[in-house]
Amino acid sequence: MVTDKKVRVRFAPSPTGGLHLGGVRTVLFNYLFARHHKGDFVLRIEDTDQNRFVEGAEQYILDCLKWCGLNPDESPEVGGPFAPYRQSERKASYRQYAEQLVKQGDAYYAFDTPEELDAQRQDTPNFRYGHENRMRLSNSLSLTDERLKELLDAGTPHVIRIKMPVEETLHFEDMIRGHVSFETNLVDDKVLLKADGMPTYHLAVVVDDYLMKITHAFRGEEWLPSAPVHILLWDKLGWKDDMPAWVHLPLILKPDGNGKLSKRDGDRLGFPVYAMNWKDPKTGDIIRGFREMGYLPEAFVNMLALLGWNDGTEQEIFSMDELIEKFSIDRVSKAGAKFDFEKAKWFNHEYIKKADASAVKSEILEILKDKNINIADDEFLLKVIDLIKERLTFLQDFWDQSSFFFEQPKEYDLNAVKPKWSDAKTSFFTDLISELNNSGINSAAEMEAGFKQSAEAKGLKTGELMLPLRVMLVGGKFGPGVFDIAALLGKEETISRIEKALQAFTA
RNA sequence: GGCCCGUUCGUCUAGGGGUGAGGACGUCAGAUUUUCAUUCUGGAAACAGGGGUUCGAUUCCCCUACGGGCUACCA
Repeated sequence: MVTDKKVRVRFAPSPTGGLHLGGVRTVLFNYLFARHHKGDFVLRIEDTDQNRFVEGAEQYILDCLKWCGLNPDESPEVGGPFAPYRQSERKASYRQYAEQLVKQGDAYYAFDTPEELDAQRQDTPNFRYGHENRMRLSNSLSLTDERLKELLDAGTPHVIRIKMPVEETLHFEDMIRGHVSFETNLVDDKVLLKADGMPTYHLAVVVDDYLMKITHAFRGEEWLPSAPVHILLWDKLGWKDDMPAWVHLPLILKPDGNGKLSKRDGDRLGFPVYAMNWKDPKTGDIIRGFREMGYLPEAFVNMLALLGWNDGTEQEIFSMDELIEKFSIDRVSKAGAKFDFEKAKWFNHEYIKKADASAVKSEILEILKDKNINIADDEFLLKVIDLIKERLTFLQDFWDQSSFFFEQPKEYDLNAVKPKWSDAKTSFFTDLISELNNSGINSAAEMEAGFKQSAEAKGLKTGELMLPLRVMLVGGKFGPGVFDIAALLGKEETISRIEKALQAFTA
């Protein structure tokens, strides 16, 4: 299905809020397909719905794509040969195509107000603005020529609707679903041009895809029912030969219960559904994003790519380059996928584990800054990161796992120590202080050897001393190897902590 | 209601006319870690149901059930 034409795909978000998982995955598949075929990836903005347009949302979407590493070749930001890329700035071009269709008899003017139509829907069960009703409604098909001219001359607000044929079957091929067909009788006469002169999605997507020479149209499965409208438009506008291949992606579903994943589910179930934090300018509410939760973009992208696609092998960890190399529409599944936060966490864990300490340093620095910790010693920080990273699911876990490297424990888990405390232990640690004072700490291994030696000399079990040492250094029963911690903390700090804790233990 | 799409372990999925139906997440049990996490080993766990076609169907076809989507001057 990939022809000799150069592949060109587009992602067309509407700036109405945050960018959710389904949206990012649609961009991702667009992007992977384009890159795989060395084609173009263009970003077109559908911003013609003034009622839902949200200030700042366009920039937010651009930022999300940047974070994910899915930068478009053409967009409102970077420009391109088919500029402008905002639907609102292309307004003038849509009307002529709608008028052309009216002239051809494939569309018509309709004067019914939204209120009148609401009333119709109330009164008539299964009301449809289609062949069975259009002649008794107010439009250029049903009105007399005089009346029509009168209304038009008076500047009466009106829309342009497509005229669906009667008794025809529309067929098309979807690259994921195969053959799909619809009865035209059962499809509405959709509005193409609104009363305010703006196009609806139906008109805009067809006109822009044609003008921008799009070869493959990726979108969510929720668009499948309106595909017949678009197919008919491509046909009636005389562009059938240039119609893109259709790719309707399976939906991302709620983890529990049923239905499409929505932003509400994130709050309810405690995980993000947006790529990055989205602050609603109207309400001021902030909806958490994967980035702020401590996701690595590579992990986020990898996780999303595997939601509905796989390469047929048992590999699950893919870099962006591997995804580009291996992506193929044939291997996209048909059924919707429930989002599984546990698995999403696993991906992030895997990526943090193998991340270079220096690669996540700046994020970690941010986290520390929030805790009023400023790190002068880069090398120290990198060592801490290397020691801690395999214990992290999110970057944000870093503080919980490592705070004791940056400040002394505020409290001790005395229950773990006190019941078994003895004078012998007091003297052991008192001696340890002077030993450390003399020899310093050259390495974790060396300190461990010395520690064990003196324990043995005093007839004490190493095991009974390591836990107290741990509590002295970190405050509780957790963290990496004690001697690793001590070695990183250094002689002065280790001694100071032992001294301080000893007082608490013997009090 | 109407139309469209879908259905393999709890979840994401591989597979495909004859398989011990494979992997991953999660879960359970053991081992390692004299802490906790990691890691390792092992276990439990699935072809929605009914009809065909066939020597044989989880795989192909039909029906049913279930799930989802759409049904706006929103995308």
